[in-house]
Amino acid sequence: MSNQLFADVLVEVPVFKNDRTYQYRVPEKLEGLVQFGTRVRVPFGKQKVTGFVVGLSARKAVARVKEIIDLVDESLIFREDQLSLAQWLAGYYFCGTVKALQTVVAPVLKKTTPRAVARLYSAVDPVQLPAVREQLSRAPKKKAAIEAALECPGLNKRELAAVAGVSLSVINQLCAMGLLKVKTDSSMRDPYAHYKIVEQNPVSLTGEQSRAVRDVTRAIQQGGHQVFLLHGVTGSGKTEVYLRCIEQVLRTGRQAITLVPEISLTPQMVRLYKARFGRDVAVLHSRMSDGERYDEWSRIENGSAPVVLGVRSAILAPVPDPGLIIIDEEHEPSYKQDEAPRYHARAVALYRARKSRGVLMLGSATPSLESYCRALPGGSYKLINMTTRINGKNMPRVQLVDMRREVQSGNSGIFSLALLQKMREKLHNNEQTIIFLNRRGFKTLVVCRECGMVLKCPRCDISLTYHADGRLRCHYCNYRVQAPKRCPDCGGNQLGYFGTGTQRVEMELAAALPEARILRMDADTTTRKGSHEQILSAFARGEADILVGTQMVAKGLDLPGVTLVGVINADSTLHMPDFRAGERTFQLLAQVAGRAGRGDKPGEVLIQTFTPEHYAVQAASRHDYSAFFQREVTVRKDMGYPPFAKMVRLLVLGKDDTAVQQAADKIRQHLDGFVTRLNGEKIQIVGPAPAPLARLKEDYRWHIILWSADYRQLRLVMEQFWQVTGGVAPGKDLRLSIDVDPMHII
DNA sequence: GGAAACCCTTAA
DNA sequence: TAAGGGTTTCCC
Repeated sequence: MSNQLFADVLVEVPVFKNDRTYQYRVPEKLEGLVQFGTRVRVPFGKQKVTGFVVGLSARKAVARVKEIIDLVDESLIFREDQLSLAQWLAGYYFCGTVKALQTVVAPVLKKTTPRAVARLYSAVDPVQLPAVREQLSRAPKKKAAIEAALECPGLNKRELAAVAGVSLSVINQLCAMGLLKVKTDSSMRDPYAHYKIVEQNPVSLTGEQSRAVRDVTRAIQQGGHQVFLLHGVTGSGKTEVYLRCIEQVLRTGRQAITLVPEISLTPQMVRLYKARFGRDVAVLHSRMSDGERYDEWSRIENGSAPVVLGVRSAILAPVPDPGLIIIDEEHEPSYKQDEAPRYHARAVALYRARKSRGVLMLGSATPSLESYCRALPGGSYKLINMTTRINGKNMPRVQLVDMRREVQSGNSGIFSLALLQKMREKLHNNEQTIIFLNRRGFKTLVVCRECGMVLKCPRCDISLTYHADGRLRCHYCNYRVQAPKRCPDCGGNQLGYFGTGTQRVEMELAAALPEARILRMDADTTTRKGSHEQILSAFARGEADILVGTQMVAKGLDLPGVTLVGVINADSTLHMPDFRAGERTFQLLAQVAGRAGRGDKPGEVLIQTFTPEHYAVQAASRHDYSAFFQREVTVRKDMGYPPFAKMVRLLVLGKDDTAVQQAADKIRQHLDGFVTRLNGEKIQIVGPAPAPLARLKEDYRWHIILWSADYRQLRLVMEQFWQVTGGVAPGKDLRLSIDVDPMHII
């Protein structure tokens, strides 16, 4: 009897509790074919499922072993380093290994088959042509089709039928007659085939830029692991620094990954990389087809595309030996995936860079507190500052408009008199305005319109939100109080609600300035592919005077015609029930402020707010990161919030409110048990409390938040929890989501 | 994800 | 005590 072979298989059943391998016998017919990294079909209970082969052995580990039925794909699906990456993701973010592996190799699993495309060519050679024309003289449709095939070879059947103006059956008949031949091409899809590679004149660098390039280059040449935080004001030329550093790493024979936020991966961005690196660039973004993504993926894998440019998931790309990873706008929350595995691209980048002994460069004008803290003296990152703009222009002037005074003087509308006045002025001068508002505000927030006071939880420093039962509630710890009739601070009785949508702003704007041409850009008007670019380019062409929109107007195109940016309500993000609200507000306002005055004329920014004295608003108005950082860091330290603590959020979801709440209570009890058993008294646990978005898509949502300055203790508790519960919610029709290092708590 | 096993209730 | 339903446990 020949030596038998057994395979360890990670079975693809979407249940956390099966986070382990099962052993199957490799049948004779599949010997040599079933290897590490292949996908197989196996019997599992009464059903047949697919699974990943993650190990092979000659020894049987269990008494009853079933046989592998078949191979699913002919080629390998993953390599060893990809499995380790998946295992790291699963361990760090508490998600199933299978789920993590599926995420890591998603483009391969979703690849569209076949990659070969059937194309039609005329089988008629020039010598026979007159004879064939004669033969088809009484078949005009067929004749037209042949002529079309001669003129445009390489179309598929449907395309040829359309070009010739005949039906599909005519084409089929010609194929049967042997006058048309089908050839299969396996050419790669190249979504950017029409892009031209333009050799640019090398731009000369500013002193700050060349210093940055020099520092990073040195680290690349030394070949060790090193992290840089590139803190550069908007317009300081970070992208050129990236490109130069990538050139350097390519010279060492290694590869580079650049991550940009979804909204920044515009055609211009791609063009910039293509112009410098041509076919060496592989682009990965979420709007490309599965087939396109797969093609880029395999070009990365086989080494023909050493430069990767993409969004969050590009950090999982199968780059053989990443020598440099760049994360642009590293503070952007879109780097966090909001479904399992809830990974942060920056954390994954850190893992990969460390593992491959590569350089990681984080770039931002408004770095996250996490990153900036690590870049302080004595931290593990190296800070590089770029403080001047390459065009030498000053940052736009920012004016704060105190909305409390507007209310006092009898204006309770959306727009302050100052903003209206300015908009009229711009309209008159044929200059453009952007009106920015953040729709992510909650209507339930209660603010005193006279003094700007917002009620906060005495325990959490988090804004309280108003509920239909007339009470205010903290969405971290579930603290509740009766809502006051008057402002507890100034005694005023003008307590107001918040949350103004883009549509309402558009309407009121149309009423106030009937002669203005207005464009609106938000999630509702940009559902179609490319509509985002369409609206922006229409605005850039001057087809409207005012653009009203949410965050998406804060980024994207340079709009030189814009000389005024108005922010409707800075407070709507500032008082979100989230410990990062101040940071988000500062980042958004700083970002928006950078939009105005990109052209020749200087720009102006008007920010309306009920709390002009708040440090986040103040610092943003002066373009002063350092002032903001100093204040914010003290708040975080005092409350023991990240980056001074590690945080985990557990969210229970389900259709039945009481069931969800009971499950959350049960989880809390579990956690308390683990904490006492492990002596983890340094761990804070709050909740269960209803999440700020207490009901979403029919689901009720309750959450529990854990945090601790002692990462190891928190980890032990969570590992214990994962082991005992398997990460599933106690109770039927309930779901549990575990979010490690959450970006927001809504 | 789905079948089988287990567990508890209920009604004659 | 068997049937019924709901829930938990396995699946190499």
